[in-house]
Amino acid sequence: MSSDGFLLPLRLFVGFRQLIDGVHAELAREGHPELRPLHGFVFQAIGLDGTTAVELGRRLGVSKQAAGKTLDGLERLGYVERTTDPQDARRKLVKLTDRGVQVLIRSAQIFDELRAEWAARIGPDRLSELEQDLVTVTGAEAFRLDVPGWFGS
Amino acid sequence: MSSDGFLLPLRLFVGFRQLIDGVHAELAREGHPELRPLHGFVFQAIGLDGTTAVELGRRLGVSKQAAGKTLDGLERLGYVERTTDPQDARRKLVKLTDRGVQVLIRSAQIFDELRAEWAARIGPDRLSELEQDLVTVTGAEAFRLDVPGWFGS
DNA sequence: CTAAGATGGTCAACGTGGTTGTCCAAAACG
DNA sequence: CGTTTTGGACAACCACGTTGACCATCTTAG
Repeated sequence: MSSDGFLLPLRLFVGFRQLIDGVHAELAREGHPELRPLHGFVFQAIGLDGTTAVELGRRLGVSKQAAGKTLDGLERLGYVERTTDPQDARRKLVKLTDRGVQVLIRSAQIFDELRAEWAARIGPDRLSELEQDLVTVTGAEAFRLDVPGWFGS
Repeated sequence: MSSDGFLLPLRLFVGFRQLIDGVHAELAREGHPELRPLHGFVFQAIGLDGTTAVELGRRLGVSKQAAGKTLDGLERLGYVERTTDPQDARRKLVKLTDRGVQVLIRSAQIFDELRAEWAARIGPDRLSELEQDLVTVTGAEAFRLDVPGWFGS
C-alpha cells in the first residue's frame, strides 16, 4: 500500500482546515458569523495600512475584478471602507474599519491559542520543528487566494 | 508580532497545494491535462471497488447531487463508468475505467516521489515526525470535498 | 399482500467565486 | 502636447455546491 505519499497532503489539508474552522467558529461566537475562511486572508492582505483593489489582487494571486468583488462583500458587511486617494484620483484606498481591525487582531490571537493547543498535544519543540520543516520544504511561495477555481474543475 | 500562529495554517496550505500541484503537473505531462486537484480525491474515494453517487457524496462530505455532477464530468472524460446494479435497479454502480485505475496508481506513485523529495530536503526522520504529529493533532477527521463552497463566501 | 416509508438518482433553480473582455478616467511618460 | 499605462467598474460566462422537488424502486410494517 503506497498510501504513505497520500497521507501527507491529506493531513496537511485537514490540519489547515481545522485551524481555519477553529478561528471562524470562535469569530462567529464573538459576533462575526458572516465571515468566511477566505476573509481572514483578505484581512491579512489588506493589513493595517490598507491597499487598493489591484494591489490586493496581486497579493492574493487573483484578478483585480475578483479582489474587487470580495471587497464589495466586505464593505457591505462593514469590515472595510473605500476612500479616494487625494494624490491619485484613480485609486481608491481600501482600509479596514475599526470592526475590521478588531477581527484582524482577534484572529491573530485565536490562531495563537490554537497553535498553543497543538503545542500542548505534540510538544512545543516538535511543533517548532514542524513549522520550520514546512518552511524549508515549501520555500517562499506566497498564498494564492484562488482556491475555489483552483481546486474545482 | 503574533504572526507565529498565522504562519502555521499558511504553511500547511502551501505544502498541501504544492503537493497537489506537483501531482497534477506530472499527470498533465503524462496525458491527463484535464484532471483537476479535486479529481484525485474523488478517484481515491471511488477506489478499486467502485461505489454509488450517494455513497461517494457521503465519503466526500458533499451532497449526492454534487457528487453526481462531478461523476458526470469524470464520465465524460472517460475515467469512470456507470453500470446498473442487477440486485437493485435504483442503484448505479460507479467504477473506475482502466484509464481511471491507471491514474489512481500513478497518482500514488507520484505522491510517493514527491514525499521522497521532501524527505531528501528535511530528512526522512523529520518527515516521519511531521506526519506523525499531524495525525496526532488532527485526529481521525475525514477529508471534505466541499472546498469551493467552504472557502468562499 | 398491500400500503407507507426509505433510498438512489436526476432535473431545475439559485448563489457565490473567479475569469476574460471591454471601457473609461486619471496619471505617467515620450 | 499626444500616447501609453494604470486603477476601477461593468458584463457575460463557466464551474461548483446547495436546496427543493420528483420519480422509480426497494423495504418494511400492518
